[in-house]
Amino acid sequence: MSNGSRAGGTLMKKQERQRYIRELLKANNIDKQEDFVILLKKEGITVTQATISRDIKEMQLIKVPATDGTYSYNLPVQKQLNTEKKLTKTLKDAFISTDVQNEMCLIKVTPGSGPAIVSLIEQMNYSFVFGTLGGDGSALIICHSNKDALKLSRIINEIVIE
Amino acid sequence: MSNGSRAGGTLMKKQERQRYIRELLKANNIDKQEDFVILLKKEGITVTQATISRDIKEMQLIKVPATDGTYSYNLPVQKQLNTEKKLTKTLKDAFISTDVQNEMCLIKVTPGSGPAIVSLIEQMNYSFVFGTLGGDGSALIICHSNKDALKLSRIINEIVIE
DNA sequence: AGTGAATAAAAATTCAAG
DNA sequence: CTTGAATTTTTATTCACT
Repeated sequence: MSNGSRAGGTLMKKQERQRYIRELLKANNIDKQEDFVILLKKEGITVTQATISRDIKEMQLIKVPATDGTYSYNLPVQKQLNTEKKLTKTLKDAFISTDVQNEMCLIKVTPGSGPAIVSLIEQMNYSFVFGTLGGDGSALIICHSNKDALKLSRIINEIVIE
Repeated sequence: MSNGSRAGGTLMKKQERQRYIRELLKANNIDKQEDFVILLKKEGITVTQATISRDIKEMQLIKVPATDGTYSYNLPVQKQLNTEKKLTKTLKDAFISTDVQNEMCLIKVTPGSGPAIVSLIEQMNYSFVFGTLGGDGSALIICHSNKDALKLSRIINEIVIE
């Protein structure tokens, strides 16, 4: 708990902000980074455009020219395809089991694979995922609801058997 | 032949440039619009960044943040998905037959549907398509080679029966 | 580590003009 | 309608700080 790289430190703020960004993307038509700054302020999160630029880079969001002549930031379908492949491969390799309790889905994997799984699931930008926690031999995925957690569990199991 | 909106006028230049842009995308890792300006100059096409910006908007290219921390312009997979759906629908509705001669593929369709088909095929950004010509009841697709034309013909027919 | 303020760099648009 | 030059706007990065 003494340095910044641990969960629960200032790090959490970024993760939470990026979660909001993901939500905002779906609801609004955002055509510039300042819009994120403004919308986040309404949620009580104060950041500058510089931070948003970094978030966008990290989340690999893309600015898409729409048919109607406007621009809008979007989730990266492109990237998604690659990520899904990696997730599939990693899961097939390391998967042991899933467990669901309330809104949480615990994915048990072979030792050492937890962080990789968590990272990939983060990258998938599943709308129903609220947060993640990576252990050594497990990945705890916190969803919005029990229904969502079951959904994720189903998805994971389908990936493994596919 | 008196105004700028007709094929064969100055319009052709834009179309050709955008064709080059599509090619450049695949070959190079382009992270800024100036790169297009420079690469196009090597092809003998002189334009400014302003024009590239407009092309990018029109072609709906996206700037993708890569995993390695760089950016690169890409073809829009996202858009592609929608376009493919429209193409499928339109073809199923209007398709009559395909004919291949040399590097050309002639798609015969019901009267009035030619331009729509051409527009959709343009939007598909098929790498093997060199140019298009839309008639009333037909779409002439010029590919790079006879093999490519046959490939397109196969694709079109597969779409129709799918 | 993550961030903001300032700045540099890149991209979009405006304003002629062909 | 298409473009370039100039400009504005937006976005990325640098630098300092924590």
